[in-house]
Amino acid sequence: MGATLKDIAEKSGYSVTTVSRALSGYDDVNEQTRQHIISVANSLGYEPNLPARHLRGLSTQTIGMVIPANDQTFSAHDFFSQLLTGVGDAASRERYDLLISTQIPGEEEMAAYRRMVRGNRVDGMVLARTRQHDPRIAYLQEQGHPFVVSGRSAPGEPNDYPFIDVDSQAGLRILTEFLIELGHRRIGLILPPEDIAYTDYRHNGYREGLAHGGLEYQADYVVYGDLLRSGGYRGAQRLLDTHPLLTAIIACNDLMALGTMSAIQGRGLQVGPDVAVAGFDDIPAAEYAHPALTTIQQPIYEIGQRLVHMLLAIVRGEDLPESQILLQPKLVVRASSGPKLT
Amino acid sequence: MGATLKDIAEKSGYSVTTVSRALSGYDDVNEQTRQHIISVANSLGYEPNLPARHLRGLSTQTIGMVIPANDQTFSAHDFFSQLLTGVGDAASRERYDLLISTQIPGEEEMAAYRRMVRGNRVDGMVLARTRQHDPRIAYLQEQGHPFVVSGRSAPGEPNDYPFIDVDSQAGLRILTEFLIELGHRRIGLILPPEDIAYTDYRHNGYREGLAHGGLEYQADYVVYGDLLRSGGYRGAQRLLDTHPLLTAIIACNDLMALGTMSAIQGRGLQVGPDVAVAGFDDIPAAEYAHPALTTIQQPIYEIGQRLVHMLLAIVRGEDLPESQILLQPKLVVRASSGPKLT
DNA sequence: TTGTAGGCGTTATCAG
DNA sequence: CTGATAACGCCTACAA
Repeated sequence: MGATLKDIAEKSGYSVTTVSRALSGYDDVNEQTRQHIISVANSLGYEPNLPARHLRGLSTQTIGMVIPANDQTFSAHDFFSQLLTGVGDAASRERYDLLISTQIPGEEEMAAYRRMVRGNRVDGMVLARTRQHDPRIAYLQEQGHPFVVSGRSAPGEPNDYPFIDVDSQAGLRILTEFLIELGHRRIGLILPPEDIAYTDYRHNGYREGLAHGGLEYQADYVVYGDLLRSGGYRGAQRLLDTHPLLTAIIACNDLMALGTMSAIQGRGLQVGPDVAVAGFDDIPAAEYAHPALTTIQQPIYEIGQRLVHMLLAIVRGEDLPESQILLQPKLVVRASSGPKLT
Repeated sequence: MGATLKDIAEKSGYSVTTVSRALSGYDDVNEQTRQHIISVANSLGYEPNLPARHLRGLSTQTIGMVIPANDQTFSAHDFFSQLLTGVGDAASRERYDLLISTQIPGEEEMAAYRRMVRGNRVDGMVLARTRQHDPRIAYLQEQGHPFVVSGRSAPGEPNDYPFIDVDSQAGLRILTEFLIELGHRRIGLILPPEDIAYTDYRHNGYREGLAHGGLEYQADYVVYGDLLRSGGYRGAQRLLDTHPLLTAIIACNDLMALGTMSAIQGRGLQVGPDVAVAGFDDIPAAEYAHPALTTIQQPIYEIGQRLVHMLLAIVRGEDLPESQILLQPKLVVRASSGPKLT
């Protein structure tokens, strides 16, 4: 099918070695020879066989990423879409491609990592949405394979790898204090699943915010959701069923916040005046939501780009000035948090 | 680094050949031998070297896709995000991975295709957003490489390849007729760039709708945009500057419709009552927009899934019952198209 | 400046 | 049932 070095060698009358060197830009090839070989290569539409190169252990010019599968609710991918776009754009500028495997967390997911790493298909990996005792991180460390992470480990676990994270503990503290300043006294919280690494940070931030505002922490104001719209919807229903006097609900990501808004509106209440809602992430839909969503902004796209730069520096053996980056979150106030209570 | 067949052979005392066959599940290996070999392989954490397999010309279990780069406006990727998610989810179920290259259309883009196809990195390709005289299609046909397309060729060009498309000519006709029934007589249109394959279909649909409603086509009610929010914004400004009496604007995708809404609102006008707006695609943001966007629904996620099934059937040499699928569009009426004019 | 030879890890062919 | 051997396409000492 595709022309090989051998084909070019035969047609040009040179050896495979010379052809290889001419095409790879070595300077120990006669310029005339090189020109001739290049023109023959072009006429044959030569394109190097990448697997053959990779077999030799050369760079794959590919970054690997495994993202959570989610067949029913694809808008759930908002976070990953943005991260992926940031990663893809930055990679492209460095002439890197992306190898993506969509997997449900679990055994198959680890197999996907093994295929990429041990299978020699990528130079490095980007992982996201760290979990507690994340087996993926353990695996990559054990393999000594280059990787970078969006999000650090859960509190108390070691962070001995390069990452970029947003200080979401501060984020939740800011959000909680903001709502208290608006006059709220009963604030519900919808957390991510317990095994997500940042769940405890956000939980702690909420506690700190309450303490700072002089409010007591109430364990039954807190429920767990699945990070999807539907999880926010169910979480809000549960909270409002048991605590109809809640005046505000914080959801730990925007998707769940949107679900929370639906639940509130479904009860004939107004988001904002009746129940304030806030989220986390500032995905594009947050701005378009009705009412627009008050949230904590994470520069997801930029994080994706910076992760690529970090990863490629590691792959190339360059020094990383900063290998563990903690960004400060930014509060974005929109209509969903409602007016100051009087 | 990773254990190879050779390592297993040495440790188990069998030959590389036998190890290979034992691991690949051939039935001409003594069951005891196989068990022994498998346990040694596991103890060594063996993972097959994929490049080596690919070099032998075996399946890569990978689908390739090149998507347009877009560093500034990542939400522009809404269409591609959904398509990608559909493709990724379906691929995953077939144990396929995705090789993604983000590229600006042009010379580098074709190079990305060549790297994937001639470089033997993928079993087949999915392409999207067909252009006029699309060089990518010409290339893949010439190479005889399996591929499927989201979107057919521009009117008048041959469609001699497998695709799934929505009949967007009908879509624009429906949209135009709907606005005319609401009482609109001056309807602006923001088209995609001229080189996009579906531009003429949508343009024609608009003309048909006008004719059906007894209105005359006015060339200066029509402008071109770039498929991004900003393009819709600029297009609407241009239309409203020159024709302030327009009562409705159709944008040929939802992103441009969102930009159109901003432009209208920026002039202190109300979307709906003052100027009706309609889009095309029904991306998630359409539903959350304020006001919510009237649009033509395309089942982008499902199209992604079906494309994978078609592609893999082709790769496997199976018969395709349908290789050219034209879906009928569906009008989704929301608030942005406003009330019936009296 | 150019060519020869060997090997990356795998699988297919052919013998034993 | 098992094992040598060759080959996929490329790169890189080493030789000439």
